[in-house]
Amino acid sequence: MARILITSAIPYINGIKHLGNLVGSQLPADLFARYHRARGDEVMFLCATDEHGTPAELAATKAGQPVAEYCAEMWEVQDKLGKGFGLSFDHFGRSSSDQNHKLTQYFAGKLADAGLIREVDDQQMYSNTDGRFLPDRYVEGTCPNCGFEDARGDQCDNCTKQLDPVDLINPRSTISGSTDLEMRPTKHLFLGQSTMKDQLEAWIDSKNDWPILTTSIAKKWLNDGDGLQDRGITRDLDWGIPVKRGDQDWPGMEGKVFYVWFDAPIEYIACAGEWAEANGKAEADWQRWWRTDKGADDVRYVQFMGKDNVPFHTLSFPATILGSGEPWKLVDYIKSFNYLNYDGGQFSTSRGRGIFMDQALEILPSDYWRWWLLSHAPESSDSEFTWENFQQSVNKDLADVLGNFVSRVTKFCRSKFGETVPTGGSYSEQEEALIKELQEKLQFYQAHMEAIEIRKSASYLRAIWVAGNEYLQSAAPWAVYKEDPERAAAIVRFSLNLIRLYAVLSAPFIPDASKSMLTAMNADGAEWPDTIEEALGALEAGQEFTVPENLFRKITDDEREEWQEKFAGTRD
RNA sequence: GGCGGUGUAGCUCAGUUGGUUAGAGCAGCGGAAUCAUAAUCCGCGUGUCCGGGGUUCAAGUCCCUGCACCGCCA
Repeated sequence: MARILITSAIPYINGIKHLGNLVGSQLPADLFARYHRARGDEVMFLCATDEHGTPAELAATKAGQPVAEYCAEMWEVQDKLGKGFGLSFDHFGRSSSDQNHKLTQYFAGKLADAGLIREVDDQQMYSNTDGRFLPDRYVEGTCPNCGFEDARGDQCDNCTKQLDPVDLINPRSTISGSTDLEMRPTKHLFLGQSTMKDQLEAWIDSKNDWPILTTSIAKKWLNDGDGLQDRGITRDLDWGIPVKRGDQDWPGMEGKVFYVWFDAPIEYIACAGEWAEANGKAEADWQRWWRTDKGADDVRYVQFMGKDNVPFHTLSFPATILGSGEPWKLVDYIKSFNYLNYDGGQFSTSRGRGIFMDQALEILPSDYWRWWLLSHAPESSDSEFTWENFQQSVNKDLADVLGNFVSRVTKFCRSKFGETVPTGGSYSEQEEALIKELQEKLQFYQAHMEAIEIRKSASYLRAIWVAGNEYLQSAAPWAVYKEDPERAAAIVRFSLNLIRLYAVLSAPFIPDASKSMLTAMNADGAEWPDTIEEALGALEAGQEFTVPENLFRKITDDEREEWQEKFAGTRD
């Protein structure tokens, strides 16, 4: 029995995520977690909300709430939506947790002890009206080069010249519009990633089984331009984890917090601490997942994320771990995803373009989305959501191929033999052939699941469903019944067992439908098969079952058109 | 402007270290069957593998170049 630690990139707190976000990390991570649990492995699956930083503060202000209150509410919303999609986290934590505060400060202390943190003096725009320092992108003004009036502090969108906020003519705060700004001296901590470049590169080089997308992004950051740069890990904000060196104050850093990208990955670890606390576990219970000196040496750690998160997970976070000089668990495999586009363009939060998690669940159950998203996961390149494709895939794969199989078998049985697994008759070479075929397909399905080849896994699962229809069509119990009811009984008994098998094998993709199938077959708790032959003998003659409601309904053309229009968003 | 990605059948996509007549699912066309959510099953694919050069006995697969789309960065 293997031990597998799984983390999904943690979604930012300000608002509801769209389906592109979902398929880029949480959903495939859930698939992997469910699969390994089903295989009997010990799994720890963690995710959390990423709560710090300026966007959270601004969103809270806009909502007219204190930021802590806003985050708490949004956490509830995201937690509920995650459950709605069947995301089976062992714990859904918060980067603002007490555990993360302590652990982030602890890591900073260790990094400082190791000489990897230096203090840098800087000047930054301060808004007297807002009572805060303004990050570059929150200052706007007139471009000194081209006269464009809405140039940002970091760059002029009109002439593309790189700017410094101090260069702007008539600078103003984008938060309040105030022009009462001044440059103030400030001081920040930088993490000495550059001195760890060789160590990080050697580590990346040792990972020759990682997706090309993952390693190529890491290599680019390691070697592009002047190579890996030191990174500021503090900010002049109120909302965040106060800068401390372990549990000691950090002279000169009063009133500052750690940069969100420093504390967010540490939350992966802290989240396990939250899990322990929430479940009445001891410290050792979570440390055996994260400390190689305390039992985590046999853990395989797999991370899931969108490609925009790769640099932080291949370089910054490992720099934190390695730099600490302590035996924390490093990631073993990083599964990264490209982007899912929406109907010829990007999903856009600001323009309301595309489908968001709450809206998706309002119009269809989660299994429909899970199936489409996972079977079209953007693994090798950006992929595309279109309503036509969604409608066709759901109707064909779920309703026609799987759903109708369950329907035709159970209803035929009910009409000829009643709601009991029929007795009598014997199996023939037809059943033997199918067993052999399914055994083969199962091997491929499992191999792809283990390799986290999601689309390929989905296509093998689908092929397993199709094989059932092929069998039924050629065995034709409705025709056989007229001459040889005993033989028809055997075919139906075998087919009912196929339903049970499909439920088990499909559970990682479509857990709710899987549960309905198992309940209908009176087989709750059925386990992953050792062999197909054995699994197809699990339901015995005489056992009762029920004919379930149709597992999946079809999406009509009218609905498709309605939704297409509804989610098109407002273009500018 | 720099860097990276993508460009394969109507659609969504596979194509391992270059090697026989380029594949899958869907859609489409024809047929079988009638248990079932008009569902299922069988059969049918010559598509300048974006264009142009080049390397090679051999390139969708490597190199150069042009074009298009996308993303990141400055």
